Amino acid sequence: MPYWLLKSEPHEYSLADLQRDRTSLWEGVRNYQARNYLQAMQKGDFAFFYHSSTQALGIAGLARVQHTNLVDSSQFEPSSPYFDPKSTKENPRWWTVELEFVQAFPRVIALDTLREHFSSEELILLRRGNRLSVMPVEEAVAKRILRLK
DNA sequence: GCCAACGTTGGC
DNA sequence: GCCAACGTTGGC
Repeated sequence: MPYWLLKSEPHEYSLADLQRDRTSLWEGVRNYQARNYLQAMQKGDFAFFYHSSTQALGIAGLARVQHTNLVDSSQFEPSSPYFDPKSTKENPRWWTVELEFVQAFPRVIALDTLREHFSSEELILLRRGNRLSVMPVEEAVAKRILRLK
């Protein structure tokens, strides 16, 4: 079962927001590599929910992929910050998945803690200059992350 | 707010 | 298809 890591700025959308909403569409990914990973997601996959651009940097909890390969409708919406004028309904560029809340960890697994336990080879998140908002996590690494919670 | 890293754009 | 300019990301 593949695992993923998703980055979100909690002041935009936090794990607590997902807990409140129960499910959410993961809209607004506008990077082709991240999009390709989104398209590779399968129903039932787990996703670590990482909080970026905040004081408590780290993995806040777990979500699960509930629906896959959905068209990201925000690309067609001129008033949306995610509007893409080059995208058409006949040939959409951007896709999304629906996530389901699974759990909030008792404590956020801090970025520093992740650095202590994993190499940048093991965790794409830790790679220098990494800006991907969607990335795969090897199952063995995922199991070790879960033990840190 | 700084700035390194890196993706995208567009002129040529 | 090259590459300079520019914009964005995200930790610090």
